[in-house]
Amino acid sequence: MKKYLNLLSKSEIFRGIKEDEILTMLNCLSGKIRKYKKGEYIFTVGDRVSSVALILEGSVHIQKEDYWGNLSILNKMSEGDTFGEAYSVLSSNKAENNAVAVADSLILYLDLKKILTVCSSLCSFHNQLIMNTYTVLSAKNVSLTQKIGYLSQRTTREKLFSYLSDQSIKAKSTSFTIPFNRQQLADFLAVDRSAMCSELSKMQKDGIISYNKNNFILKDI
Amino acid sequence: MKKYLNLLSKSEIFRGIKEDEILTMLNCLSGKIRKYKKGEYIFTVGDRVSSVALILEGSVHIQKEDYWGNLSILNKMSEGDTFGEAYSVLSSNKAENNAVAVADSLILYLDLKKILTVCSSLCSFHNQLIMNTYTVLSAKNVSLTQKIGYLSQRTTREKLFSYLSDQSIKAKSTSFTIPFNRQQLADFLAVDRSAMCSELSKMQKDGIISYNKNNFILKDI
DNA sequence: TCACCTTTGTTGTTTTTACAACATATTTTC
DNA sequence: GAAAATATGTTGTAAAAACAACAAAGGTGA
Repeated sequence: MKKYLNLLSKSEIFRGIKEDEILTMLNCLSGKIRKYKKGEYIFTVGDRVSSVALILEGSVHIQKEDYWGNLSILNKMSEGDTFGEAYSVLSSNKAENNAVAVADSLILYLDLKKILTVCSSLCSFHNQLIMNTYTVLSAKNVSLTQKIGYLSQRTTREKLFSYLSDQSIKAKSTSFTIPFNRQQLADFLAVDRSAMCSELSKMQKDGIISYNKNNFILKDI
Repeated sequence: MKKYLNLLSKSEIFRGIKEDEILTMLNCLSGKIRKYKKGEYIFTVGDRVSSVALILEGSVHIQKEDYWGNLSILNKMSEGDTFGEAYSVLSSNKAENNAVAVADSLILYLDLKKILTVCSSLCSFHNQLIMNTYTVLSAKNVSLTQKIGYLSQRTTREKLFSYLSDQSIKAKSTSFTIPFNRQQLADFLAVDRSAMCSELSKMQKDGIISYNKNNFILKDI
């Protein structure tokens, strides 16, 4: 476990808490670890989820597969990120989508109710932990809302442009790298990959953007 | 304030907390009240938001207006609901969308940091309040994710069908009432109103659904 | 390096949507 | 209860997307 203390101390959920404090807390929060192979499902729709999952190694996609097999990636998580926090406090704590390991992964499970309930021993950093946990969920909320912003655009070009604009703002530069390949980006924006590719070409021809692999540059208009 | 105690005790955020306890807490949480006229903006993009807003009277839409004037309704809130919780703990606590009163409204503001930080006097119900606040945000998270599910559908028919299916499941009946008029539903699903109307007609002709005003019935297929 | 596999890009066809313009209801207000 | 305002439904047309099928580029491993 000590191997991951550095990672944990850099994670959002343990931000501002010292490594030795984290170690104490882990017992208190009944932390358990499990391994997953690449491609393995961590939970699927309908599973009961009662803890927060924190990624120690690997990476995970939260995704939904519909009736007709269309896949949409709802979120892409990597080391230090948490997922599943939303379900564990709701009365019906059933997962509404799938979490799948996209690389061999190691997951730390923490009991969310214990996080949110101040313990009798009142660890000095418990307030910080509560605040952090809430902040993580808030940030997720904001990013879901952002995604809704992209999906609410009517045309593929508008979807692409609103997404790329945001990435550019995030990177504080007109030049930036996106964390998706073409198929993943198409799934994220809920459009057809080939149509998206050809739209990207057109946007480049029109001088709005230029790109090479996952590197994009927004042009002045 | 006492006038609203009944409403507050029924709200998600004060669930399980007795009316006299709530009254004590309100002082502790520095609750402030403000009135808004129908159509008035409660906050707009970029505004600094540092408290949770709870609707005592009226109703509020969280919405985004894009560059070209397209409106998308992100959420529709009514009495007892809260909004703005996500921004207030984030380091850049700037609103990323607009909150507008769609009826004359009365809003109670609560200091979120005070909610999440256990006070020195340690009110007995503070743990419950923390849990509730987290639950509210979680529920919002789940519903944003659901909306992403609808928006990720490719055709208007699929969007409508996935939304109506969920409403039906929620109502535990094939017959149910939706909380949107046509324009609002179109904005919510990010499609053109008239195109949506005609798609609804087609779906009715095809015997998939039937409807009258905001009442819908899903047909067996 | 060569065969194989994965990713990305291109093109044409069919389906669906946005948009506009208008008709018909329904609700509100005076 | 009539007029005005708002909401809903309909239709045709132009634009855009999905889909399919394939070409080209890039990576990977034997």
